Amino acid sequence: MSELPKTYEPQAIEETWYARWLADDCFTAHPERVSPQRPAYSIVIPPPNVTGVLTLGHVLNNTIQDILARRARMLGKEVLWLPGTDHAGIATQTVVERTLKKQGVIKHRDDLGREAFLEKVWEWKEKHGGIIIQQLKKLGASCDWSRERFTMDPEYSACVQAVFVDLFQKGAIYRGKRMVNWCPVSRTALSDEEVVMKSQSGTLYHFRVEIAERPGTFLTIATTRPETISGDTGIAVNPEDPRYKELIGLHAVRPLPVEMPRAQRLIPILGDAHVESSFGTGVLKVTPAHDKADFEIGHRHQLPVLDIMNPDGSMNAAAGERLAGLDRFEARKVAVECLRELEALEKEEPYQNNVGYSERADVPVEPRLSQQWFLRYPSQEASREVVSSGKMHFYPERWSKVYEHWMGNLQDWCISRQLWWGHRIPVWYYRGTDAAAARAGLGESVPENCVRTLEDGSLAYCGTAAPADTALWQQDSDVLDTWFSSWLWPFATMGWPEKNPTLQAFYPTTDLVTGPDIIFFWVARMIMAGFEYCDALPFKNVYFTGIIRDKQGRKMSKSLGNSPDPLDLIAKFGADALRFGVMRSAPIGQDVLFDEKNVELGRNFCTKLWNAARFRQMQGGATEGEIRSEWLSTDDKWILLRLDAAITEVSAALDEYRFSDAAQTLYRFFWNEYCDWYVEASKAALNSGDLNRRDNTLAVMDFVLAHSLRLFHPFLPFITEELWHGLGFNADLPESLGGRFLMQALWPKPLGADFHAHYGLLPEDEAYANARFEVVSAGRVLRRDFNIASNKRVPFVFQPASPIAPHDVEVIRILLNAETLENVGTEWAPPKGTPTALTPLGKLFLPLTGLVDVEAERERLGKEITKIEQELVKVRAKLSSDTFVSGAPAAVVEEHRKRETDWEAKLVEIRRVTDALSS
RNA sequence: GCGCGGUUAGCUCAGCGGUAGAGCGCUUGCUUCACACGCAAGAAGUCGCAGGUUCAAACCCUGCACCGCGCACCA
Repeated sequence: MSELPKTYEPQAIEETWYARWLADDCFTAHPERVSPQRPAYSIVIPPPNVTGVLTLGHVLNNTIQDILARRARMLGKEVLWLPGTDHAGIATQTVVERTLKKQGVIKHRDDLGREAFLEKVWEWKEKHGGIIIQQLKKLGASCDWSRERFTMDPEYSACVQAVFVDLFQKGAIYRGKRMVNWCPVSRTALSDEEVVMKSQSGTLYHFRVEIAERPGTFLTIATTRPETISGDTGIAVNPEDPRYKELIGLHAVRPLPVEMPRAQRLIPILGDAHVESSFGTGVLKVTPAHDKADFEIGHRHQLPVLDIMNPDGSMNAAAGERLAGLDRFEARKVAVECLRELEALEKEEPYQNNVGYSERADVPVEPRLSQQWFLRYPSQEASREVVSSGKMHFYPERWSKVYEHWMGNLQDWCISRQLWWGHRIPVWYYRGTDAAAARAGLGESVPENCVRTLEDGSLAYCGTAAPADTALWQQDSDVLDTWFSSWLWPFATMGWPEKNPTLQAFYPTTDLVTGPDIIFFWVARMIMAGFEYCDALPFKNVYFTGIIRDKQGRKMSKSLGNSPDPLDLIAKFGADALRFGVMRSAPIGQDVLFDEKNVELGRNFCTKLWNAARFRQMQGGATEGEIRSEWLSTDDKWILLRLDAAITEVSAALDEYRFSDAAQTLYRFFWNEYCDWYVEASKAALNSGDLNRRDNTLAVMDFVLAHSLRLFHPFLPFITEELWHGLGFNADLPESLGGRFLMQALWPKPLGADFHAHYGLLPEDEAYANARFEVVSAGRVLRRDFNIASNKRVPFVFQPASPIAPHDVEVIRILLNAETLENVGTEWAPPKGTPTALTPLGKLFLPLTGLVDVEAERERLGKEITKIEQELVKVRAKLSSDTFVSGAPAAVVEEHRKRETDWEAKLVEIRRVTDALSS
């Protein structure tokens, strides 16, 4: 056992242990070891963006997973924590494209072309892709790195393709021209989930249109988007609206584009129940190409669809010469200008409305009609049932409601993206004209349902490989939504569809840890994929973390610059400190307001742990000697009972995913109970010169420390491993059960009835120890009240109500830092004015020779009397109520009676002391 | 509009039917032979508001207010 250094230096220690764990393959899962005695435990990591960097959100999320994984190992389970990264289509493509533009390599990705651009993305991925994985290692994540996966790995891509083909064959995937959410910046369709509604302060423009059949008569329309007027192909009113219903069937003159002949600008006035008479003017302009609701109205009335925008959100020629080429927001101003010139603009009023934004690019999405691929979600019923029946459990429970609501309102999923980076859609379109020949050319072996005539009449082939005659078939240029690959993550990472040992041993996984913000994007979809392809739920429990916010409660974001770099925090405080600080302040189901002070607390705690171990080491003696029950002091028994309680509480908290409760309990136990009271009290035994007592105390300390290190290990893997070895606790353990690494040691079990019986641990030991600590506290208050500096040794006198063991008196003396603690009989009377404290075990005196201030003491006692009297008033008020005495349970009434007599006795005593002052 | 959280000490949060708790911050004393990233003592709260249930409410119920989030939306 080499001596521990004086200060804890996390950096070197963290690096060393992580390397040793890796060198010994401590994190590798072995499916062949799984058995009824050694059950499997598995988690798949929520794959971070391959080009991302570690955020505090990742720290929270992955620390929780690491705690679960490490504890599961200590519980004797075969653990697989499967790591990996996500290709994150739009995000990654955007980053690479932006960088290439910045470097002046390209102006647009078209300059490179698809193949060359993708090469650049792969280059980028090779260069930056490993960063976040390395950062997770710094955090101490015990992932099985031998099984690390990437969603664009060849095997993974094969899974994605196989699933697409299967769903195509089942008819769950279809292509159609639909209104989708279009991001003009990324120039791709988005799913509904990728659109966030934002409140906007805009303007409601009122403009008038003339009724063609009744010159000089006008209708007033309210709109927020005057730039789309050129795309209007109808005017709708509510068919019940008395103001307008007689106009139905007539025509209005659309004001824009101005240069267009009037005859071409006539659009029909129609009745549609969708129009609310009470809103605006009750007249709605219908723009089928640029509004989802309008598209439906247009569809009902066979209105033409007139697209007036380009994919990048600028106006096209159909918008008219004044608007063509302008960005949509610029065009809005010009359109208003045009209306004003035409004297058609009646008024502009400020207006609050909600606009859908592209979550990624943070610009308003444009509803746009385009050809896209859609998926009707599979296995919906099983997926809903598994959560509502409780077979799969959400923590906190309330998220299951959110899940249920979404599952009950499923809309088909737009899965195609107009990007290059991602899994290319495995569909080929026939270029020729002879459909029969095309079918024949595919060969006999191709299943009938792989070939389909689409809505637009084109012939499509769907398969995991291109048709042989590549000249006649052209692959769809789009890729799949990133989530269409990540929804397969729990099994595609384990080698599915092959039924290999890993998949068999570890699927379904045990726990999933993720943020509630991706409950629809990811969690729900994984559940459906799990049932569809593995016939089983993908995970049994889902733990939803809170969201990390800054001190002001704002979400962490790059643009606000309010997100500290976790690596800086690790460098400054250590990984254990970061883990502990974050865990202690992350209660279940609540968002976390991050404050560096929390990490500081973690660091301080590590230092405390370190020094407690140092203190033990400085005492020398045998490591983990035998505890002999006959030499146990009440303090020893007390700390063993507290340890037992801590084991039980921490285990229960972790079983229920109450991580911050577990951290709190550990903190309280180790700092307040072990260090503040036990270690201090044990100094009496260690310095007593009684070797039996001394050895026994050291044995108890080792017992408590060894158990504590195990309890702390999932939270603080590095420092505990270091101390485990530093204190030599590994020495007499089998190699695989803690002899080599603490991380392989067994999780502590509650001490149990036999242990209690053998060492004579009784509840009254705890009560007695607490009473002695009260004596000490009372003495310290006396010191304080009479301005005795805490380092100044003064004599105290103790007058116990009943005999007390000399050793226990010595403990009190040490804890009081008293010069002497004279133990006197009940006949002893203190000099007049001696400060006195009443304690559960007797009276404690602080004789202040020559310094007695009778008035000061009288005043001090007076305050105490007031306090006791207040308590008595409260308790007597209750007891004097008949309804209380007859209505409350007997035990409660009894407890109140005891409270009353206790206070009364104390009052009598303290009055006697007060009287003695002046006698 | 519907739903879900939250409102407890200056700050961040536990507690969720029977004597209001922690950490930080603050005040005071202490370089006491593990630790000043420490030790000791302390100040500090009509538990958002109003009703109700109960012998008893911070805790259960009902309304309201404010903060946050989600879903759905009327141009």
